[in-house]
Amino acid sequence: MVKISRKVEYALMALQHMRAQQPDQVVSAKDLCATYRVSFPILSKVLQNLAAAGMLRSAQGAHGGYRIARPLAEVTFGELSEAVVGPLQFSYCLHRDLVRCQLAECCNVISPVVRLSNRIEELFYSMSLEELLHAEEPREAAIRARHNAAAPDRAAARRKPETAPAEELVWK
Amino acid sequence: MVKISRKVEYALMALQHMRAQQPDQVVSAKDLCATYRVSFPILSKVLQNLAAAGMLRSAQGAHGGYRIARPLAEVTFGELSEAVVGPLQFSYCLHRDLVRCQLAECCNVISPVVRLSNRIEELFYSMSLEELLHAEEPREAAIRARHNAAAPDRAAARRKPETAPAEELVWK
DNA sequence: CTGAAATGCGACCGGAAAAGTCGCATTTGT
DNA sequence: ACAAATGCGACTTTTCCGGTCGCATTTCAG
Repeated sequence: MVKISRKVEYALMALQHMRAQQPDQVVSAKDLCATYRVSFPILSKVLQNLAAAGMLRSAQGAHGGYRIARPLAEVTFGELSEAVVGPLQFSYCLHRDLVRCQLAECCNVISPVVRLSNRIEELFYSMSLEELLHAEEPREAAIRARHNAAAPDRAAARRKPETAPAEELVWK
Repeated sequence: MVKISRKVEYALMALQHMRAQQPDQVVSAKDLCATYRVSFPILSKVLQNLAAAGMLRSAQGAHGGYRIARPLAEVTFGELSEAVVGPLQFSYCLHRDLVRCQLAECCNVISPVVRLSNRIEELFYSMSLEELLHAEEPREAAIRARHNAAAPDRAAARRKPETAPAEELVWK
């Protein structure tokens, strides 16, 4: 199954959060993982990856943290993906030295697979993070509000999953 | 990493092979796996999946095998993928009952992830297999010729991998 | 100067899903 | 009746991803 890595989702969560902050507000990994219930080490690693790729700017030391380094409209989903989970490799065929592909000699689908991979890669690099994150849903705004509030709204947190609205799953 | 399943590649190989046959020529799984050096049971299962999805028509019994049931121009890559590896699920968030997503309550990226998944799904369903497989490379033609010939060209099979031309990897 | 709070980084582990195997039933042509 | 093929389900193996741990480094505050 073709599946988006969880780390990529964590990265999106972090960026979505920071997007709604003041531009120069630094956010610590600890804060983020408390808000979104993600384990600290894993989120930490993701943030470090994003920083290493130049999407986030990190500040070490006390009161340190991360903030967005480049406008999200200029960063593509492809870049984010490569920053977090490594170079895009949609197929075993595509290892440049062919070392992993035992079928190379008999393979009759090299060019179709390359064509396919290129199409996906093209899609990934055509979507900016701004485009991806722009439309904030009401529920998501509520979660951020809860985080910002001194006394979090526990009632909302206890609400049953069936209140998760199906209409959020519609296209666009 | 977002990776195309190997079974999907096997399916493409089989279809690419049949595409070059006479329309009513049946091809047995045994033949295919001998030609392309794929293990029989796994290829067999893939072919059965394709047949169950209506892309191939199977004939049991002696001299049985498979042949293409629907014009490849009418079948999309999305259909093939779902036939072989199950329903498209690009994210853990997207299980319709949300049962697998622990983060559902705190998640601030549901709609971006849905948007992203829909874009990929849209791409998968916009590519016909004909479009994907149409341009046959010289090397692939040679392999089919070798298979069809009474006395296979062993020299070609022994050729070193470095003859795999880099120019096959160019876009489009 | 010292301690606390944060990032930076590498090694390691466990479990789930993918890939592959095995065995047998069923169908069908000769 | 037999051989050659698909149909199908259970099992095993392997790979990789998500997650953990531990420690070094940086920086601010008192």
